[in-house]
Amino acid sequence: MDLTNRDVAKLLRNVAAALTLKKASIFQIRAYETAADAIEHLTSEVKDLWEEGKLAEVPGVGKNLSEHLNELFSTGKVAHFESLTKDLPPVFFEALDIPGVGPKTAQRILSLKVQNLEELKQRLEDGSLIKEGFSEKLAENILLGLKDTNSEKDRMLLPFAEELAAKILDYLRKSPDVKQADCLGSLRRKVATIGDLDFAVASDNPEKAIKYFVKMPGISRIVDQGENKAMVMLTSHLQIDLLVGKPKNYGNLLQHFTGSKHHNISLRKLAEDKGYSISEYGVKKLKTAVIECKTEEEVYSLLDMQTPPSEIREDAGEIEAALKHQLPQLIPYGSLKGDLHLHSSYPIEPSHDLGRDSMEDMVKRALALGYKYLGFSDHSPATSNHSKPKIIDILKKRSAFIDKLKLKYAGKIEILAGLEADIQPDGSISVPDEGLKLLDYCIVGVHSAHRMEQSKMTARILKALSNPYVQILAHPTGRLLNQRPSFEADWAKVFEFCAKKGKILEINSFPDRLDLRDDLVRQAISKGVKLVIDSDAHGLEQMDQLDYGVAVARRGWATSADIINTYGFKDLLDVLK
DNA sequence: GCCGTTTTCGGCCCGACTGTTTTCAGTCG
Repeated sequence: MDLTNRDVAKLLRNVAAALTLKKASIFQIRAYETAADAIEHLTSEVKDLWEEGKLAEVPGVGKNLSEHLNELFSTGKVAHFESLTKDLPPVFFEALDIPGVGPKTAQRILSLKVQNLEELKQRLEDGSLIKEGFSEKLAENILLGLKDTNSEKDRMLLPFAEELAAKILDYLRKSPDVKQADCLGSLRRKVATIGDLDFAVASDNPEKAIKYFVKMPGISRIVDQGENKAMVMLTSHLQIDLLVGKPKNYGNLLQHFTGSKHHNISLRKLAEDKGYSISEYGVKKLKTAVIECKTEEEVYSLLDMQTPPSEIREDAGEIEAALKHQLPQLIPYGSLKGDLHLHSSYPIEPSHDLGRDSMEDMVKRALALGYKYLGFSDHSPATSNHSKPKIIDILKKRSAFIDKLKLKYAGKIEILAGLEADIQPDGSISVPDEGLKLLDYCIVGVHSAHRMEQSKMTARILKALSNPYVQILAHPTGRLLNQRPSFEADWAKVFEFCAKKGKILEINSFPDRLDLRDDLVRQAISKGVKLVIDSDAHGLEQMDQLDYGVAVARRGWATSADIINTYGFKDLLDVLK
């Protein structure tokens, strides 16, 4: 069984709830809750981090929780957690999933001898619980919350969330009472998956702005509505939060709701040391007036630090670096000069994973996107379908075809003939060297036998990368968001090898992949590994998704120098040589 | 339970909104 971040977070929240009933220290309870929060919002799977020995890098996970999680991943359970929760029936923990129900309310539900959520619903509807002391308002809220409860619901992929967010921002900006509107939270940090959508609005009339917001089409109910904020549920059971501030302190609002929980906690501790107190309304010099900030930059400069880009506000060293004025110059969006991982409709058997569009149409799209170069990396012909000479023949014909395109577009855009070959279970490449010789470059990737012992997978990848005709490792960890975890490999060893031999790792911008993961990007570039950001497009419209890969690179602290497709064509060829 | 340019002990971010307990607890972000 693979334990997801959601599973682990839920387990830790259950323990926190059990500790609440046992009247444990509020700080111990909070420690479990903040660790759960950090884990739920990780871009990588916590189980992957455990396998890679990197649990301690998760903010809020210390010695004890590391040991508990080690036991969890090794044996499937934690004796200490079970002893804490063994007296509590399942309905207690199920009730905690209802929005608005915390440990105390769940305990009340328990005390009324409710066996399960279905019974809870029935007894709230027929009024029998109201007779036993539930207020009507509470009953109504729990019933509404039950409708929104779906603990199995996956977090949204980033592009889906951004598309929805763009529509909501569009709606908000149409109001005369909205001076400015922005995304907040994980959406603004460009985390690979998103839970709720949060928005900020600057307005001179917050009340009117909120009234306008809660009238947005698609809202099924208003959960909260106050003077400065509102929380609504969409008919799709998605939660949207709106925070409204005045233009004069909009920077405080943006700053407050963008960083991860741990970024904010660390920043406020730092502020306290400097005699300041930070909130969404302003920065207060102790016992004096509040300093309101129009921009976030003013907030951070009050603390004598640089403003960390939103993508790295995770309390992973950015505060320290900003204090020393040593933040890296992150690779800008829109700065890529080409795409090297493109699948065209050029017919290669087997045809199950061909692209939908012709090479020439993709060249035209690349020109429209302003690229200086592009490379085709169709899947290699399968050895099971073709003899070796036949494969060579197919690749020769394809190269000749691409050569004609190169001629036709000479002076306008550079075109490269690449290939995406398979790394077979024994580490050999699906195309013989005589075939690879015909190419301008070769991308390799693991497309089968994903479950393999760590040492074997590491050896498999290193063997493939040892081939002198191979330059790039595609989607290195093989993860599929919400579907499949990263496979096990000794990444430190892979990075060391790549740095030494000049092999390139890909950041695959495909929304389901976003692989190499941001935490591994950071580790790789610290070792001197160069990366390439590719779209892996199988159709024209997917060619536009490269900025999701740029977001991953930024979250991994990458600069333009780390990413080879920010280079001009000649420098790119030097790296690929 | 976490965490550390004065600390391995002794602190621990800041605030909104709801309901109803007229001064606060519970929940949430």
